[in-house]
Amino acid sequence: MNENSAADKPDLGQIFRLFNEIGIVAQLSGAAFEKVMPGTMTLPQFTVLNHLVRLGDGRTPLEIARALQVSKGAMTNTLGHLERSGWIAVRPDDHDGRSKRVDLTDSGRAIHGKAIATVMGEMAWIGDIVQAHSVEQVLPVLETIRKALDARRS
Amino acid sequence: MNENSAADKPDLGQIFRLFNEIGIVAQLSGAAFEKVMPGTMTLPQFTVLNHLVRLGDGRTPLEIARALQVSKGAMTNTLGHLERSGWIAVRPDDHDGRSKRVDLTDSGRAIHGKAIATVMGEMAWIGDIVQAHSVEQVLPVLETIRKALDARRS
DNA sequence: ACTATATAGTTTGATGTCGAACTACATGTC
DNA sequence: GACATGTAGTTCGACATCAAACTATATAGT
Repeated sequence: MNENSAADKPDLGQIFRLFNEIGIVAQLSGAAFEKVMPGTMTLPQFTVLNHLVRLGDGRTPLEIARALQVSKGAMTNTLGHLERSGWIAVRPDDHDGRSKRVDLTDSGRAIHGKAIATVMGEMAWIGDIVQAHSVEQVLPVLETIRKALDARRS
Repeated sequence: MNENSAADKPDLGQIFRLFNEIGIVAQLSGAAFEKVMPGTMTLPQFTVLNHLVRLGDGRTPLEIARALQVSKGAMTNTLGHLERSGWIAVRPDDHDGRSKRVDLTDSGRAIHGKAIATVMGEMAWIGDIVQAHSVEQVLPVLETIRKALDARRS
């Protein structure tokens, strides 16, 4: 499904450059994010908070880890930091003794609101540099690649 | 220069999704890279070797760090690993007592050749998933963003 | 019910990143 | 030439990532 005609296959150098560019942009934007975030909040921590705010809390660590494409160990680490900061509360799952549930605290919702406002504000200048139709062309390509990489991992 | 007309500015949500997608693809592709690389070689280590092979060795650590957009400390760390693996040799700079020069060893060139062959081979399947004209649309957008992020840092 | 297997989460060790403090050397100013 | 400032590289501490080993619990097969 969705096989490419041979005539329009990108050459390997182009693909290499693509991943190279993606890696550098990810690194630079991550660093820029953390510079404007409130207090000690990091990008992974913000990403977890944002996930819980947008899709609802009460999820298990493993669900969050899978949604954000990180390992279980990485999630244990990030949730520990968030809990120590008082932004989330972790409780045992009533129906499964192995599992846990993650809830946002009021403090967590508040800091998320502050963070998202700051991030959106700092992101606005990108709108002066890339056009909407460029973003709309780029996003589906990246989604395709992400899904393929994700599928390939399994 | 290159200012956008207001009519074609992407909304903040789109920009947010863009960076989100870039971050996830970077993470997944980095993990996939390291899984196929020979021995203990990591992606940052490969990136340094690749830089030296393509643009010539004998460069200073700071030049390499700037070219690859990482901090001096990160470069010290990566060069240390490469040197312990015998893939590079570091010598003092004759004309500047503070500085050093980084050369590839024969072993380093050999492992790079092996690594690039493996990586290219493992990357070929992407060509079945994205079309060349998509890549050619995406690359300039990413380059624009990278340059802007880089400029903004200074 | 017992046993084997699968799943949820934690821990560990190696690697990476950053920024800031620190050392050593270079250069420009007076 | 001495001193102030700048630059190259290292070190440190905090955070992140992964994979693999480990614990505890759940479920499935017999």
